Amino acid sequence: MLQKVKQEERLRLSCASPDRSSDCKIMDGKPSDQLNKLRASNEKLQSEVTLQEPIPLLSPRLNKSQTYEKGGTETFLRSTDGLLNNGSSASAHSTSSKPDFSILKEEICLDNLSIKELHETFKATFGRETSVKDKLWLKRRIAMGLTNSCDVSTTTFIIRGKTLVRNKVTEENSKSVDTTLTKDQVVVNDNCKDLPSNPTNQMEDQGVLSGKIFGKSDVESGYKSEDIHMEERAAKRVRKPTRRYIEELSEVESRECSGRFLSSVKNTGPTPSSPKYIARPVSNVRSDGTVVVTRQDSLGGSGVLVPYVSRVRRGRPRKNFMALMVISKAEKEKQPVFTCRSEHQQNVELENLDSSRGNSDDNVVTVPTAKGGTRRKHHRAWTLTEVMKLVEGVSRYGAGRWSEIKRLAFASYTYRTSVDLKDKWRNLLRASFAQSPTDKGMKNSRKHASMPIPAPILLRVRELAEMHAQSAPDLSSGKLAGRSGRNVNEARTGYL
DNA sequence: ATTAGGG
DNA sequence: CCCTAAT
Repeated sequence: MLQKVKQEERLRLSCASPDRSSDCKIMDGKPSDQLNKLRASNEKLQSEVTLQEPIPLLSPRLNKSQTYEKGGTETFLRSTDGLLNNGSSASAHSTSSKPDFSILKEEICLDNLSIKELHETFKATFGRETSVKDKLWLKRRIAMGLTNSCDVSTTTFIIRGKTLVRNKVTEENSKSVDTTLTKDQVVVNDNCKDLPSNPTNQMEDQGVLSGKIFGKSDVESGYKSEDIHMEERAAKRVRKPTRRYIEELSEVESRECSGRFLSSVKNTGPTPSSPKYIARPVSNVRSDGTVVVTRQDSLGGSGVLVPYVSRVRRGRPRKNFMALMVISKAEKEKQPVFTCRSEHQQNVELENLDSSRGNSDDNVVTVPTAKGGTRRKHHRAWTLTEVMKLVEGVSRYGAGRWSEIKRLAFASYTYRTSVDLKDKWRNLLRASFAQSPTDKGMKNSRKHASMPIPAPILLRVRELAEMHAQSAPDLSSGKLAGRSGRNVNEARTGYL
């Protein structure tokens, strides 16, 4: 009962959530021919995309939500009218609509960055280094990367001249945009040649064309409203003190001392020189991806040598990995015999592409589990594009719908489980809130620690976080909650 | 099977 | 990341 209500609420929220982005109405004033063309193509693309990626646009869900709470969602709907209107709901406001929207353009000047900084940004964007010294090139690339990855939904960036422009919709100040925008605007088409990212999701990217708007409709900041980060969310899910994990660990420890038969399986052999040590290689084989068996593969007739990294251990070892170890050993020996290509090939392909863009190494570090055995901690650095996809996904489906996001936005990334997404999001939140108040926190100590996430993204994260913080707990509090304004336009001291 | 949280 | 508890 209650759950149902909850679900409906979520549904509503997700539908209402911003950015059904009607593309080109950016240029309120005078739509040029160019613009129209653009719009046309864009629409076409969108409809195509819709086929494979259900967008609530016309779905009953939207209607439902509309009737669900009439007055309540008004603000939301208003923010999404535009082109949307012709599709679904009433054309209440005729299409001649006055410039309801305007652009609050914020320029992210890549120009101001030094080459070194550009390099860092580049690395974060594409996950790989570059040796190019050409500033212009770098800027272009980065801009492209950013735009590209945002694409599908609600991109917030467009390229204009040489700078990256971030468009933002605001309802309050409807100042017109300079029409020159149309002229200089370079619409970035997704299929950016050799963009290393997005290995397989061309379909997804097809729907690109920037121009879209992420309409976070800030409403009139009527209420000052308190800050969200105050209360750490009233009711967290209560947890009974975990036990199994602890038990397991302690068990391991004790086992280590006694050095029983199990230890051999677990390859934690207390004495590396002991005969039991043979168990060791089993785990190692997989760990150092370089030693892996390779086989000839007539892939595309090129006869490439593909690492025979069976997909077997792609996923982390679940529960009893001791058992799995044995199994995987068996599988390794067995695999080369029968080669089921099709699927396997795909995976390989994927992995190749994947690794080619930066983390060439299968960052599967074996972490000596303190006392226990060795556990693989495969660490895949999150690339900027991934982060952006994540942010994107959250903005569309809402935080918490990790499986959804996983399925739709991360379809092509075989790793990155929904849990990973969740974790990353948590980190992003932390970062977005912690870093902005005062950046003096971490000095220059860690230069290459990890590429700082570009400010705009953190900003978005914060926005989304706030949205959720204020809309989730509400439910019983009634609808009056005039979405506390709080213009999130704080000057960004960011990097970009 | 998915999600939230702790470590 | 990994792991568990809760749903």
